[in-house]
Amino acid sequence: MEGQFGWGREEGGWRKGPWTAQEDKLLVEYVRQHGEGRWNSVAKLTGLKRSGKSCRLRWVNYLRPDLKRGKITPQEESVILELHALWGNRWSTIARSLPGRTDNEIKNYWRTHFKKGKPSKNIERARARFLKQRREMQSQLLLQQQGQDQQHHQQQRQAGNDHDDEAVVREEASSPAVSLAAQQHEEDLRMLQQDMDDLLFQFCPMIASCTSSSCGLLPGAATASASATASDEGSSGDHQLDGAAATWGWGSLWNLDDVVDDIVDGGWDWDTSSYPLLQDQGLAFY
DNA sequence: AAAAAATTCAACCGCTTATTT
DNA sequence: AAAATAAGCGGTTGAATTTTT
Repeated sequence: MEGQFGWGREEGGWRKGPWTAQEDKLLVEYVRQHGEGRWNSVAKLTGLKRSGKSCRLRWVNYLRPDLKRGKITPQEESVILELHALWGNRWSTIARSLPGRTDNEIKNYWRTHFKKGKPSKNIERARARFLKQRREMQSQLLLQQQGQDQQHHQQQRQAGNDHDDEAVVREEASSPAVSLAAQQHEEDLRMLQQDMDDLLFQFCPMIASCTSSSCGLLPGAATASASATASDEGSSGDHQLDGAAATWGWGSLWNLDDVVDDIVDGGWDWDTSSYPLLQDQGLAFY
């Protein structure tokens, strides 16, 4: 519970490192009595061995009662992405549009999820997983329909049907009689695939753009999908304050691991009712 | 099963901006 | 008016935790 070893020491009179529950209590009590601010007097009045700076930080980023705990929702994530595209690393500015979230939190979130280097890896993994899932669904459908067909045309051995597209192609080549049914299959598959792509695109444009037939329409998509390896550095520029959106590569967006899993599992639990503020007051452009 | 690698995030630092004296 | 103090910001760090091998 209490990890105050090696790194919970005093230095120059001030305690540093992780806060203990007791310290938190003191600080909370102080704020209750004196309000926010005047952080340097916390130590004087409460005996807490923390610098004003440390106290402020603790309050602002952790103890403030209006903080929203828990994971960043997909909606919040997209706000972060949009605003970051717009404003660059102005975390506190971005945070003003996300009630209950701190600049630190947003900064951490963005860095861990979207900073170059890492995301491409995530995206690759997510995409691989998604494609696999889709392939499974397809071959499942294929099997199912082939089963039906066998009632009509007896002549169809199971040969290579655990592999989707291949099977379709082969069938098509075999005989005119079969070809009609095969075309039907293909059409179904295409529609299924389209449905899934649409679904995916609705929730997460980035991976969709890398996965579906529309691949390549968006700038950076090609980079993301092509080079499984290191940094898609080039396309994403460096996010200065300037023109903002201009140098923002799609290649470094979206944490799709979760997204994909959740979509496949049948919808994530993004409980919109918990975040009613977001739409209305959240996105205030100045 | 255990060791290594990766990820997360609370808290730090130095710098800038705002407020007070 | 200017010096001093406080608040605020963004980048960075590293212990704890989680994931991968």
